[in-house]
Amino acid sequence: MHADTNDARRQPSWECVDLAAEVLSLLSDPTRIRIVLALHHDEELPVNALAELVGKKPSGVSQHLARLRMARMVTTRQEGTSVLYRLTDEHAVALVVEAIRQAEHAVANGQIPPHHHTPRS
Amino acid sequence: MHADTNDARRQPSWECVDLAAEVLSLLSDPTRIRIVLALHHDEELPVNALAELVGKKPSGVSQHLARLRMARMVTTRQEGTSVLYRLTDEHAVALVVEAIRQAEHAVANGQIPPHHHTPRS
DNA sequence: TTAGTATCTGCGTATGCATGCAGATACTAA
DNA sequence: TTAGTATCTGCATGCATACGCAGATACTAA
Repeated sequence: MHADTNDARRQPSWECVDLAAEVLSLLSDPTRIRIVLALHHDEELPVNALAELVGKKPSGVSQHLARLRMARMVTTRQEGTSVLYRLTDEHAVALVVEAIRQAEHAVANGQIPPHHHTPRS
Repeated sequence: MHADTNDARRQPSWECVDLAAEVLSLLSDPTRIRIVLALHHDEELPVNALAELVGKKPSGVSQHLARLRMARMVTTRQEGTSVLYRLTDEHAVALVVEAIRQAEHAVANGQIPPHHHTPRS
């Protein structure tokens, strides 16, 4: 494969950093996180069911799914009028689970923003 | 015990999803990713050095560092006039590395648009 | 004084959400 | 069979908000 910039162990190329930022940005939305978690549980779901699960309008959920689809995080399968969405792999879930772990860790340590400076009178 | 929203679903509580979204949002910026990677490589760095490494103004880097500090992802140590920044743990790096892996995976599988607007093929 | 860092403000851009609408498909009645 | 209707999905628009960046300012330590 294209192993020209295979420096995942060292400092990854800055171009790859932008890609990673895009990936993290995709998963930085609560609605999309819920979509990923819902698909992790139910394997295959149409837009309507996902919209109800995450508590958003179907049209909005469709937009979110379009993004996840563009990033190859979900795949689709047509079934009548419905389009069943499914996770492409476990990478997205792994990322979300890691983020949740980090969030719980931060909460456990007390997430009070420590001001390094004298705040303000 | 207090019955959370974890009634029938084994998924993380929805409140935690918002926290995870904030964590991922923190890491969804290329500059902050570079900061995390730089600190992973050099262990301890002042604002000026980080600013030069990531190619941004020190004031902007300081703002990014303030965010990472609020999220307990970095800790500070004063040394003279400089403030040395250091990663709190490896969680942030793990998240970034996972994202980079996912990005490379997506690239290997096809195309991931740097910007989410496809030019009407 | 100088050097280093932190915070504030304005500007431009990006994002999420709700609304509305259009195309596609399934179903029912005659 | 055809005609009509309902449902589902996807796309475009407008609005409000958040974000990143650059510049200027304030504060601290040597």
